[in-house]
Amino acid sequence: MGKSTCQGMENLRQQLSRIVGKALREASGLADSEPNVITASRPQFGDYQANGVMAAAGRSARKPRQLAEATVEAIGEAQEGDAQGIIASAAVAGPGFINLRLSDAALVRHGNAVLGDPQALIAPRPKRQKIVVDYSSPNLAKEMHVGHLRGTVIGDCLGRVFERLGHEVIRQNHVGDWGTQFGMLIAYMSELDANAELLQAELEDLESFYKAAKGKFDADAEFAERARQSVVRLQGGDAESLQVWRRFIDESLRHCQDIYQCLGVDLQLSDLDAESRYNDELPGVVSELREQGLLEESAGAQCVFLPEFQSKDGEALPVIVQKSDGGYLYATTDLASIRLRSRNFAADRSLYVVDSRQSLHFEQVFAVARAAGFASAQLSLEHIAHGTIMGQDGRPYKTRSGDVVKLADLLDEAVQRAFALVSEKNPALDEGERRKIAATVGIAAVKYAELSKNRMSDYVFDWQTMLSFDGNTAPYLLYACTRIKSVLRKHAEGSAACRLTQLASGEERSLLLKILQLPEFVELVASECYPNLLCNYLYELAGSFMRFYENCPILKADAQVRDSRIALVRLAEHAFEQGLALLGIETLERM
RNA sequence: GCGCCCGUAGCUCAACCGGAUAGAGCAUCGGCCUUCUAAGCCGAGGGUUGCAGGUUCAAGUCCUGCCGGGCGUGCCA
Repeated sequence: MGKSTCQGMENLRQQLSRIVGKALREASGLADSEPNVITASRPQFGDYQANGVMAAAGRSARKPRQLAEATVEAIGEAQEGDAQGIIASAAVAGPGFINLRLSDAALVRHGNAVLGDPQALIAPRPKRQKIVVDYSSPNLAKEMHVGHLRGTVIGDCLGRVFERLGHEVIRQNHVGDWGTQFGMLIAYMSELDANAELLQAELEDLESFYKAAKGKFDADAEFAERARQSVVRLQGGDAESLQVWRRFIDESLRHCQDIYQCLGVDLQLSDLDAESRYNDELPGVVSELREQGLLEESAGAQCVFLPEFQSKDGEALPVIVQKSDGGYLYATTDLASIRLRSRNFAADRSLYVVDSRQSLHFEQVFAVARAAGFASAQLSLEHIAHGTIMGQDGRPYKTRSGDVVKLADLLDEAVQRAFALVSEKNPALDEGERRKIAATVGIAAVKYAELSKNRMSDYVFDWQTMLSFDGNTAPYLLYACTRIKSVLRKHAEGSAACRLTQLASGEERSLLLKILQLPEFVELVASECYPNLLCNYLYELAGSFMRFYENCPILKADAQVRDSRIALVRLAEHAFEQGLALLGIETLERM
């Protein structure tokens, strides 16, 4: 029991790294040599390969192949007499690779252990961390648009992954609810206030509400003046202005929550970390910087100059924390929030899932926070940067242009297209079910399109691409799931008692191996924060399952083979459901 | 000017922090449904990884320079 629990904590790769690493250190005499175990680059090389021998050979002046032979020998000795040994063969290849093949018995044993306890497929990390994930963060003055999609779904995925690994996650939606533009909106609201119905109707579409207010602001000097006064009153704490502002914010938040619910994104009102929350703390941030001698006045503004932010000709780059008119900036708020996350939350990691265009801003804020002691040494500050969604003209979408695609419209379109497709593919289903399927498939397709791309790259917005249902897409994965569900439904005897007993075909073996590799990719996503790594894995898992499904009869096989294959199908179901759940995607019974 | 990111098949993207013959999908062409859902599977063609050097057993990956693109750069967020 103790042994199997211990093995459950380690994924296959970690087990191999431990075994091969120990052998390599014995053979090389280098206490710090790393085995560098990765999945095999080609199936004919085995399941995994250790690439670390050649580097170790270089450092110890040994011949690589000779050291590899010695390492293989040490592996053999370590496994001798161990019936639970997981390595079936270790062979030296090429300039000094060690090709590793896992024993079928070990794979079957692991698989059956997961069947008995599906949650064991992804074991929690031994060290529980407290992780802040700052994501989505729309500006409440306007409606959410496509530009918010990436950060929202990536942040949601990361939060799910951390929680699944046993970490404590603090979600923070750093919405923009403060600033000069709200004066304009409040003034416009006050004008419409006489007509409650009209106001409510206008607020239905925040985008046009913003445009209407902006239009009036630009055209009407008297209104513009009232708008400016509104800002002053608001920031001065005037009760009436605050009340109008509050109504607008509540309305805008309702729009956001609708979107989150539609997207299946786990962000609640309790996760809000609005800008306005820090109003009272900003003077304290500045004074604390002053006390530490970090503050310098430059052209009337309060700045922090740090040595690491200089241009080559020695020109210093300031981080402005207070404007010459006394106003505070984005950087000031972020410093206050870092202070909170470090001192009050005592977080281990604080992640900012924000557009990569703000990378300099975060570099600067992080550096100031360190210098000022707002962030303790053990808090890891990480900007999880992502690329920009561009227009067809290669330029990023701009809210002013009026060409923004509203997120609500995008999601509607996705569901509509999915409905047309499911109706075409499966007309026999009644309309109600087709609608439900379309809702899942359409939203999943949009989320997966974002998650499956390397988060750093920009891309051009295109309906075809984003709502594609072919290839490496959510519908492909969901389709694999429906095949699984269908088989399990038709297996009248019930599948609960089935156990893996054999790996007769290559398809079965590679599917089982793939299933057991899920935790490796979950951990990778947690450390690197690239959700596309998990998507790539799931796509390969789906391909592996499809090949198994096409080549291996399940229900029609002889009883013993059938039961073993049913067990494999159930394992695949667990891997898909758990993997997709981490992406925030639910599976379907049929589609 | 300076800084960061990027350049991979016609198109959209991968490539597990230096590994063996750079992989998928879309599109094109050709096979597979009286058998568990064909939203699928199998096969074919398609590449000097922007260019030129360097580092080493090994470079799409690291370093330098150049070309091309994007973004940012003292009072927006």
